[in-house]
Amino acid sequence: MEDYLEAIAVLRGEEKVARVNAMSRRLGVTMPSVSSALRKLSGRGLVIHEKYGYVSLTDEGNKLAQDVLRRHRALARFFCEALGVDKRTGEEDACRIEHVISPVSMDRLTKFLEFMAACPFGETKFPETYRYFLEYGKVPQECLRRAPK
Amino acid sequence: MEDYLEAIAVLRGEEKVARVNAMSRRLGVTMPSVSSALRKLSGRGLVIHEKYGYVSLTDEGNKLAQDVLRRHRALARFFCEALGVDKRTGEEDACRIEHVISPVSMDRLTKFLEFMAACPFGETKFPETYRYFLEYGKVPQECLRRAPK
DNA sequence: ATACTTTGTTAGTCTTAACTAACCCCTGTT
DNA sequence: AACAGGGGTTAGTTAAGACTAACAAAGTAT
Repeated sequence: MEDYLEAIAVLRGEEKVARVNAMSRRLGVTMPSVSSALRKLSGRGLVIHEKYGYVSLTDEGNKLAQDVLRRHRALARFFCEALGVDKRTGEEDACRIEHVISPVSMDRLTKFLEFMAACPFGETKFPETYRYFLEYGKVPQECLRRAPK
Repeated sequence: MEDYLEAIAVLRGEEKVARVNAMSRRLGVTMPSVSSALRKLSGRGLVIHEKYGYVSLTDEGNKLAQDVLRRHRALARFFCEALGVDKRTGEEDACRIEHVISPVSMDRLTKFLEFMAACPFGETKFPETYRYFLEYGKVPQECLRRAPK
């Protein structure tokens, strides 16, 4: 269900309005699936959906959607920017993991991204040395020189 | 289903044999759920299970189980050792994520762990400076000194 | 040997979330 | 004004995967 909320939020951002058809294409499910999901979600007071009309979020639904989006973006950034996974795959993994990761781990992952950005070493060297490692299977010389144990 | 394979492999490692009852306790499901899963899995040629007897894995089932275990262990290490998540939560997240993460991202995560272990800087400073960041919300002085931009 | 307890199984139900098929609503065209 | 076609809905099915209740087998103790 989180996927549906997320899709509504994204579509409203991208195209001003969310429609059943657009949602079904974006999520890769059929329109009846969207219809039935929307019925459930509006039953829980998370979306507003008058028949044959546009779909929007209640305040509560929007809060949930933004939360999912926040998780999604952090995960995608982690996979793509930190680990060097291709954008497509990183997005897909974010999509699946955003629903199952615990708040604690999510918090730590977010902090890891902040750390990467905040630590000058991390910022300038972390992804790079890691990329080198990925490419050549060993740590770069400079890394060995820096801390020769 | 992967959870069931994993449980069999672990139980056989820990207690020599896997029984329905032990599996149900370990997985937090009822015995009928285990029974039904085993029927399905032996239908797919992944487990061997004579009625009222022990449960074991075929070669193919074992290969799958080991693969899940490999993912599980890497994820748990990542959360606990790299991100500093508590053991319990890290295990739980590993349990859920192991089923949905892509091979590509899994590979990169594994390589990240190797990188951490291989890079002297990473080994001696990465988790530590990150822990400092977690605790105090800023990077340690030494980190700033090292690369004053 | 018989009765009790633990372990497993079977049968049947529920929930969730997807699907197809078939039928509505709306709008633009002619 | 009729109607074609795309967007939307409803009804009914299916497949997983869990559950409870009730029964069956095995193991243990008297």
